[in-house]
Amino acid sequence: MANDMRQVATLADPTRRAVFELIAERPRSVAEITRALPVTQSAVSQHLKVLREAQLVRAQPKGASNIYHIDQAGLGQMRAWLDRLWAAALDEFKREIETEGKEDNG
Amino acid sequence: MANDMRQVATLADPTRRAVFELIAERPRSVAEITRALPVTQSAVSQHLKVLREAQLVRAQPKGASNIYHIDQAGLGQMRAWLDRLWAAALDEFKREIETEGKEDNG
DNA sequence: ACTAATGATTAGCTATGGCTAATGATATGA
DNA sequence: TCATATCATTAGCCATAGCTAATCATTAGT
Repeated sequence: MANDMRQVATLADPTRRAVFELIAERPRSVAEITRALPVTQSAVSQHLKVLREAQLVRAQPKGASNIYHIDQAGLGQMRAWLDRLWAAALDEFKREIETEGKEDNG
Repeated sequence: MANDMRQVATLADPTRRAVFELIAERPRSVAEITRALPVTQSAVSQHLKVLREAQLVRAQPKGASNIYHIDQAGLGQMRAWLDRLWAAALDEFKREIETEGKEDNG
């Protein structure tokens, strides 16, 4: 599993994460996103391309604008991956609690 | 929210993600992790340092070894962050479905 | 047709980050 | 104490990635 998980890598950059979170709040145009961030429109477009390739966002043309939406595909994959790790962590935690009294270290 | 979220950035690198996933499977020593990966022990230790700083793993000394465990703190933070995005995505999806018939585009 | 606005793409710069090799520090065993 | 094993840290190298500036393409409005 998780051979790829490029979604996680994609959301590593703070600016790109900010772009994604803005879109998550509500669908937005490129111009709108650019106005909200301290980088150029070029940078935003480049981030959007990466987010698109990771299936984290989708573009929906609207006149001269491009409205970006969250894409559930990539977000769902990422969530599934994280859930597996989370479950494993819980298991491990349980196991530790259970064997807490039986230790013979020290 | 999500001012920081360095967990996500931390798990961006494939090797580091592999290290983390090995530990998630079960607690392991540095040597064990190194044997499982095509990088040097030095690289592994460096990755572990970053994972520690992001509160994604904890070290538990055991003789000359260091056994690494998952740390729920960072993983939990990351999960909470992702859950918020997920919820937002679901909302958006619902809204799109609801307005599907009422479109006047075209 | 002209102008303005949106957004994608490219070239080029720079900083960052992951890697190896080398070394240091600590614990174990004979 | 000497040799061995585990792990951390540092220096230095190199590839990658994000950024700006510049340009191109498309749409809207007049």
